[in-house]
Amino acid sequence: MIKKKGPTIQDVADRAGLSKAAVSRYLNKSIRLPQETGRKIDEAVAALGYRRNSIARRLSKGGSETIGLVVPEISNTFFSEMAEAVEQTASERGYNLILGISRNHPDKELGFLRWIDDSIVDGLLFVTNRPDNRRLQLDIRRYGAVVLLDEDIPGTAQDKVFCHNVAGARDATRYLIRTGHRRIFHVTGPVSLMSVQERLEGFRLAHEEAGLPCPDAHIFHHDYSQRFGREVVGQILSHPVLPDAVFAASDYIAIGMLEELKRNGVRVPEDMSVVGFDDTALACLVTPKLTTIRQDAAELGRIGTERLLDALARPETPRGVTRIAASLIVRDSVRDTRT
Amino acid sequence: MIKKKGPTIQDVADRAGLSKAAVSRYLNKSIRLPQETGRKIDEAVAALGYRRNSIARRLSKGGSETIGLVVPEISNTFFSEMAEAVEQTASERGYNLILGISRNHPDKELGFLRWIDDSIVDGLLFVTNRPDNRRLQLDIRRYGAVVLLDEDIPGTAQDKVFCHNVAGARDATRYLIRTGHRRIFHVTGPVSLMSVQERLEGFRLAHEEAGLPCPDAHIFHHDYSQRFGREVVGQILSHPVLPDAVFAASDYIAIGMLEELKRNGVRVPEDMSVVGFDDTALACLVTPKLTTIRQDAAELGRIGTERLLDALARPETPRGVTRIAASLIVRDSVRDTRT
DNA sequence: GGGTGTTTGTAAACCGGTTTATCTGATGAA
DNA sequence: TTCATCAGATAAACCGGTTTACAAACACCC
Repeated sequence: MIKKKGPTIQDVADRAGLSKAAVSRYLNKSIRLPQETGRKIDEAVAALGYRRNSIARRLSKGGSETIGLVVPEISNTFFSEMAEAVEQTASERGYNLILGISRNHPDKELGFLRWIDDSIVDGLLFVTNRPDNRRLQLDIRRYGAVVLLDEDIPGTAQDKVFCHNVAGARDATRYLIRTGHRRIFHVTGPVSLMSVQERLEGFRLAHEEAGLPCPDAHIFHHDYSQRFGREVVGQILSHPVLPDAVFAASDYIAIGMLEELKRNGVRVPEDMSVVGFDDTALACLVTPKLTTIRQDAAELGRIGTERLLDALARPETPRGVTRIAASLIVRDSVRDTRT
Repeated sequence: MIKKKGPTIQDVADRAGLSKAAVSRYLNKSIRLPQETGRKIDEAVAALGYRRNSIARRLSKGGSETIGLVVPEISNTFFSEMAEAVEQTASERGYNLILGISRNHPDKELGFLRWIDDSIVDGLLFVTNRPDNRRLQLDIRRYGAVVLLDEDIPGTAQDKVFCHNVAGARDATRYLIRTGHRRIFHVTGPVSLMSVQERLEGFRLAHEEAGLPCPDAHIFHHDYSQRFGREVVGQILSHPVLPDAVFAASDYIAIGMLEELKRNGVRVPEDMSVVGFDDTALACLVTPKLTTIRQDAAELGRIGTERLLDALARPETPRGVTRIAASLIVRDSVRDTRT
């Protein structure tokens, strides 16, 4: 509990009989000193237990060797898997990770952006799944060191990493069609999100290919939540004709639906097939195990971190969009009606 | 992408026709200035868009207004629920949260502890579920501002927040006995962990009360993982006499067991009852829904954060252990054999 | 011996705030 | 008038590093 006042670089310099500058430059390897001198410094550092003060270092160097990850929530396994990968990648490259949880509050999001001005972080990995009212868009454009993950903010020119939403959704829908389903509903998030639009596009594409109709009445928009999954079941069950399959645009929606369908005596997949999206750890925990589109949150995090770190190292290089795979994982929630 | 060089306090002072000192003290409310002077400063701040540099501030004040949370992993929902609560509580009290993921590596843990020396954080919330080889113990004692959550590090005198492990485990076991089970196995983590010992104690206590034997052969130690839950099923099924119930010391273990039991054609709860511990969000996702002991990760995080912030504000006050409730949540994984 | 590098090392400025000790001028009391 | 007091404001030290510009010492070559 004693107020610690660690030794400063001056103490090391004194003990080694050198100047601050020599010690600093030696420690940062920005100078090559003769063996003997280096040894004296090493000895002094060890004897005093010197560790440089990173705040002072940041102040004079202007960097923090820290990046931030901003997510709407962390208890969502999709985001926590992403966070784990980001931490791993960042720490391998000598960076710390600071975590920001925005709860989708615009003010919090803006506050996190300020971390960059504050030298709290050098750059930010940013995930938002809230429709933007342009405030975020205007603000975020000022920052070079922001990488957008998973969801776009229209009108920005940052580095971005998304998955192949269209292809993933198309494959999911094709698979349902191929296994004999003809009346497929789509349950998804708010229209304004890029991922929602793209998955919907994939869903439509697969229908067109197969020459199947795809009426708007079969599409349910709200948000990517378990709760919505539960609520939508009531709406679906009150339809005059029941679907034989549902493509949910997120595992959380799918899981909520699974729960509620079970409560209503609708068997999955016997009475209704369900496909999710994301393949979080939850997907194979539920019964039946969820057939879903795998979007590797860890890879999203890993690639995003690399992009960000590269952008920090070479701010000149142009920004771009990277897409990662979205591939079908077949489990037990779809019935093959051909057999 | 332009190198930002925000206005400094000197710029504000110049514009307001005052000195740095006046501006700094006014902005920190450590002085009361006449209306007119204050207005001039406010005006200058607004006109220049001045925002103070938090790094410079940390260097001279010695504090960071940031706390850290160190967890073994974040994709474990127990820890992510905790993190969410910590972030919430900290941000309500004006603190930032930095997240450290230790992967149970001693070196990483030690590194995070150093964040305190580095002024990266003012204090740390620390969770480790790795048996300590005394290195951590020796190191952690030097820090006043470290609060231990969920799991103890023996030999330390920090503030600590745990749940009532003994009572929780005792209640779980009592419940199994009350519902007619007589041959109960206990699957748990490494013996060296406090939570393991305490839960085991509760397990034994309930047996003694009921006059039931509790042989060591019924207790399986390894770690708190889903994988171990899967693996232990093989060992259990090869026992000459099968248990009628298993008390798993973590939901992850229980969930792993549920999976593997199902694969082996053992029905839960008809053939075997299972009780978990923690009540993470996963518990009601699996089938059957898991009967478990609720240990509120969010409350753990909340209380821990408050303790830490209090300790930072008043380092003099004595440290202590706080216990939170551990209460039985009845769901579907236990069969009432009396009915 | 003198010119030219090359090592080896240093003094001092700087990063952008906070804080302490001090100064100035006005007001009031004696 | 003179001294004490006090509000209002400031200069300068400080936090602990990094970096620039330069000096001293030594080596090498002709």
